[in-house]
Amino acid sequence: MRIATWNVNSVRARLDHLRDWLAAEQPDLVCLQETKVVDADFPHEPFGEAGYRAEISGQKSYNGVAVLARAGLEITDQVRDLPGLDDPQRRFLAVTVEGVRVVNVYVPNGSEVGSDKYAYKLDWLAHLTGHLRAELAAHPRLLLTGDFNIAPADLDVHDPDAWRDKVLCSTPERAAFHELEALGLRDLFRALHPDEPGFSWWDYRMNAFRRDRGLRIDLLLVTDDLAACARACRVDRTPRGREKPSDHAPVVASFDLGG
DNA sequence: ATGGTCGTTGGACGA
Repeated sequence: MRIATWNVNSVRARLDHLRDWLAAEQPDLVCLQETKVVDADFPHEPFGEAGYRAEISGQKSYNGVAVLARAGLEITDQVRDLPGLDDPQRRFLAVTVEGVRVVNVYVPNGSEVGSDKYAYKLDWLAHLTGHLRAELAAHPRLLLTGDFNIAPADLDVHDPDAWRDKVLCSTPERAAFHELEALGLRDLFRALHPDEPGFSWWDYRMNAFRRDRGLRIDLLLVTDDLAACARACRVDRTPRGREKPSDHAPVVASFDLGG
């Protein structure tokens, strides 16, 4: 089973990229973030033609998450809001597939350290951690994936000194990430590639992609049970190099789920 | 240099 995460920065603006990438990679499941569309306007038809069905939790203009599942895969137990948090922002979508609980998140960006949005980000992460503590008791195979808007360590940052204590890299954000790891979740790309930066996001400005001035903020965290099934995890930079790309690259993990 | 470039909008705002 191959599962991907991709912040597409508008699912409608990225339809051609998504179609081409699905045809080339044929993943089983794709967790999307920043779909930026209300559910009534989600483009189900092109994904159906591509052989995928979409579970969605969207809103107008901002945020929005979706899970694309290869036709024939049974999806159950959909949850479209982060339980326990009264939040109009669409940032959470959980499904179960092939015995794996998949939790797709678009963690708040946080804007600036010390801002209201930053406080919201830390609060949102605290609620996510609390929810997952209960989920993990019920699901030995759990995958938490999405755009975390946190670069966990300096290796995940092109210029750690320039980013020191800035949003995406600040100590409280990294501490919130370590709280997720403390639940028993492992950062799969980092576990398989201890020395590779693995950037997944590059700012649109200043030719950041061409200069490889990126951050690794799009992550897959897995339980030990699922980590034992993991065979590979890679960042696919191909779509980021195309015309009119998302500012994020997809990250793909392969699992041998066995029985 | 406190900038830049996108997407959604139809002027800013968010990232």
